[in-house]
Amino acid sequence: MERRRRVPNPLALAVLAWLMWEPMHPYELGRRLKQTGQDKLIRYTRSSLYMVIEQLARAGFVAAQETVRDTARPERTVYAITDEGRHEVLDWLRSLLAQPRQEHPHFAVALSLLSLLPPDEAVEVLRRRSAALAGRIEETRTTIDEARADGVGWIFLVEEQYALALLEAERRFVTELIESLKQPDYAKSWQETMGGRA
Amino acid sequence: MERRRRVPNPLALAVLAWLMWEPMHPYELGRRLKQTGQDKLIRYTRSSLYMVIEQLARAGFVAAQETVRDTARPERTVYAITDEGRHEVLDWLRSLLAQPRQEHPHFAVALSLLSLLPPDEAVEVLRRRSAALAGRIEETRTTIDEARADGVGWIFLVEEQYALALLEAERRFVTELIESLKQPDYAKSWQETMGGRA
DNA sequence: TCCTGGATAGTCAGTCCTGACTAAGGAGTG
DNA sequence: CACTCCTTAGTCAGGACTGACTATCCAGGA
Repeated sequence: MERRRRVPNPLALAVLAWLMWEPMHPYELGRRLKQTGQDKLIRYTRSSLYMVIEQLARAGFVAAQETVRDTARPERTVYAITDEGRHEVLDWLRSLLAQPRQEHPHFAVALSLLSLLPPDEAVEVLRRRSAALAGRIEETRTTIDEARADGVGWIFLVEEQYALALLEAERRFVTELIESLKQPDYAKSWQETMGGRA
Repeated sequence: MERRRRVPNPLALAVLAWLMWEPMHPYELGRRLKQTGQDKLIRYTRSSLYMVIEQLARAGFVAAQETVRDTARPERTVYAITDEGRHEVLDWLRSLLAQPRQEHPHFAVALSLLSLLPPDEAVEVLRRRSAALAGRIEETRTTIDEARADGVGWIFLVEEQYALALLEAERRFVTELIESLKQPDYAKSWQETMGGRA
């Protein structure tokens, strides 16, 4: 089985990957993450970026290289990846790709509690979701098309392509679900079992 | 926009939902979560269950009802949901269903770094993923069929149905991706750009 | 009878993470 | 020139979360 990573935060993976290219200071890393859209793939704040880099340094995956103060700005510490860090990225990456792990989408939890809502209300909120999903799908398609037009190689767009595939699958699912909820026998059985709640 | 929840942990939602039925002590809640498979939808440990209930109590969504010691076991505190808590579950549930939020699958991050691996290795790890996904799909189908055979209503299986839809979409995506990676021009362009790395 | 392992039930130290803050430079605007 | 807002860059207190631990009961085997 997969042994626990010393710095399990996915942000750490992205940081290590960027440091494979060249040493950088934390803020610069944040900028790269934003420019490449990876900030949308990973949930983090600027402070957690500093925290994670500290953890990586303690784990020996990166090392503080120098503290510079070129402008009158606060001094910046430049970090470089170590050999151990290089090994960690590749090992981690392989394991993430090879083994699907149990993901925990918030929506799944909400679905498991769907029976708490009256059928007509359930239909209504899911219609709103469906519309929002359509918007996201459109956005993602645009992002991909624009990047392709700018000459970005398809390999750097796989994660968008993946997001698109999931969004489309979810939209199909929600559409079917709405149809099921609209069946009159569902409304009836809901009344019978859930009629008496607060 | 969505205001931040006072106890944003998704475990809190499930806890509140169960307490809608009847008052319970934390360990019992854990048992129900496991029995209904919700433990696979939410990442948590037993200690976080106690922590979250404490937070809910501080937020006024639940209230300690009594501390019983029927067996010679450690004493158990029974919690009941409050009116504020009842409101919170429904409000939260509606918002989770209506608004797709940016989910952060680990796999997406890994995909965005796929170019770090040599093409043949990428193909190999993704083949392993594809096989694992096939297994998961099979398992999920079995779970659904068995529950249906036991007379469980479809509404209590929607989350499994959703998981299945996502797994199938992911498998299609991975299959196509493997084909793209096998194209000789990808191997060539990878050599050119990534040939010189550690 | 003793021993082991598993289920029941909960606690806690220490690490992680977030939200809110500090501070300085530059760009635009009247 | 004064004012405001955005970007750059980083810190920090305090709350949240995890892994490891404690302790009891019961069933079954040797």
